[in-house]
Amino acid sequence: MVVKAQNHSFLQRAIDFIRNYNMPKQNPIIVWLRRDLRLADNPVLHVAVHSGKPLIILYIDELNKGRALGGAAEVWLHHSLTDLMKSISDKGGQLILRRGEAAAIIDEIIKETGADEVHWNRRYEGWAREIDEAIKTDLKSRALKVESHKANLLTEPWEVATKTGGFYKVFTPFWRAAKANFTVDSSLPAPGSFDCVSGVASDELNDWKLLPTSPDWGSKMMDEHTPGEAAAMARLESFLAGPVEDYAEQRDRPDDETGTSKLSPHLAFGEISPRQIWNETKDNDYTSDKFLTEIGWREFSYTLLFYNPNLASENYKSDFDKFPWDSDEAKVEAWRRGQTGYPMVDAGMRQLWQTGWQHNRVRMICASFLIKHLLTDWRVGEAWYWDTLLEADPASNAASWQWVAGSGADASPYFRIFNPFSQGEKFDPNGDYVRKYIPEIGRLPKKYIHQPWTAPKHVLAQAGVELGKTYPKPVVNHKEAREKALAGYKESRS
DNA sequence: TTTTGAGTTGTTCGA
DNA sequence: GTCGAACAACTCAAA
Repeated sequence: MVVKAQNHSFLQRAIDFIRNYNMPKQNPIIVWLRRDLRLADNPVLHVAVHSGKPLIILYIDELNKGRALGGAAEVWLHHSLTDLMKSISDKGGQLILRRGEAAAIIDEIIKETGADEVHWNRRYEGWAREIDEAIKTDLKSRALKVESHKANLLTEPWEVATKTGGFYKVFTPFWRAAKANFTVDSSLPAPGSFDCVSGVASDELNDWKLLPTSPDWGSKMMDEHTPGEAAAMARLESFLAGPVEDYAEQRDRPDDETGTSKLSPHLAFGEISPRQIWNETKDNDYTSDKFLTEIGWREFSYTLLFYNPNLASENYKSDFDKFPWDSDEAKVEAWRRGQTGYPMVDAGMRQLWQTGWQHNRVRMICASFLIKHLLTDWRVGEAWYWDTLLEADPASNAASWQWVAGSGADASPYFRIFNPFSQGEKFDPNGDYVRKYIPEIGRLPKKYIHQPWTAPKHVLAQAGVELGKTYPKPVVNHKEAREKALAGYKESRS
């Protein structure tokens, strides 16, 4: 048994030891938290606290199991865990941090403490389900109690099925059936206090080194985001206090970020549950179907991931396996860094790189550009977003990239190729969004801000812009790229 | 089994 | 400047 060095007298330590281990009121219960870093509306915590047993609240960094978190997501995780540790200790408990293989760690803690129950909230990635299933089988074979709980989706993937028993492959009937099917229960309150087993060894979060040091790009990201449960709820409430009413139109305006909820990283780390979002939105008597439909898309993406564990690595539609990708690494790198010469794309990619978040409308423009203008395999883009987005959601990221590529379920038709400058003119009409992230062309009049290459020489000179020097010329010609993409899609279908 | 209607987010062309 | 059609068939879901 590992006991942390503390300033307790020998007697006190002996009393603690006896109280905790020799004559326990009951055997402890292990609560394994994963991407459900919240106290409120958390079924696994609720069940465990109400069992009356002493708790061991555990978070495991599973290291190289599954897909390693991207850099931005690690920053978020650090702050989210910090916040959660504080709120648990404020209520008299402790969050135990461990690093390594989950099965071994859980086993070790069971041996040390005599815990006879393990609970967790379900997760849906293939690799994670395999781990969870193996642990469940093993513990059950040893007559220990194991329970998984529904917490992070409104509908489990197996709860919504077509008449023939399969999963839905088209969003609209999926969401219609899901809504007809489910009753959303009230959100659970946060536990009032925690009675945790003391003396269980825990890592120090700082030793996990989730934060970047030189350069410290992470703290700049945190200027625009506040991880944690309280901040998540505050963001939802401020969104519901106004912006939700104009969501259907305003969500398309990257020049006004208040138009979207920006809940994605909070949701991805489980700082807020879809049920809380659903209930709060309904409670406030808002009828924003459009906003709740986005929760529906998240549900749909998780269903796709559940039934297609390789959603992030394989074309959902296999006829895309023969698509003639023809990308140029230098141009892909220009895309990553926001140097394509198309202001709307560049502003978006710089926003992503600098802030760890990107506006939804811009995600489509940037993804379409990489795939259809640069003829790059969508997996290249998926990997970049996985690394740079704070949220790095395994389902939404993969499903959405496939959607844009046309290889996914219910996907965008292949001939839908976003025009990067007309999208800019439509959704950033004054160029404010572009100017925010591309100051070097900020003095261009709005007439040319989305197409600097069409500006007369004297206009460019007056704005201090020298194309090819202070800001790139377009890396590809829009019309030619579009025709090439259409030809490529045609070819892959023949 | 066959049929029928529907399907997140767009662009371009020509009247 | 505005508007409808074409893009090109295909898959899905339900009757």
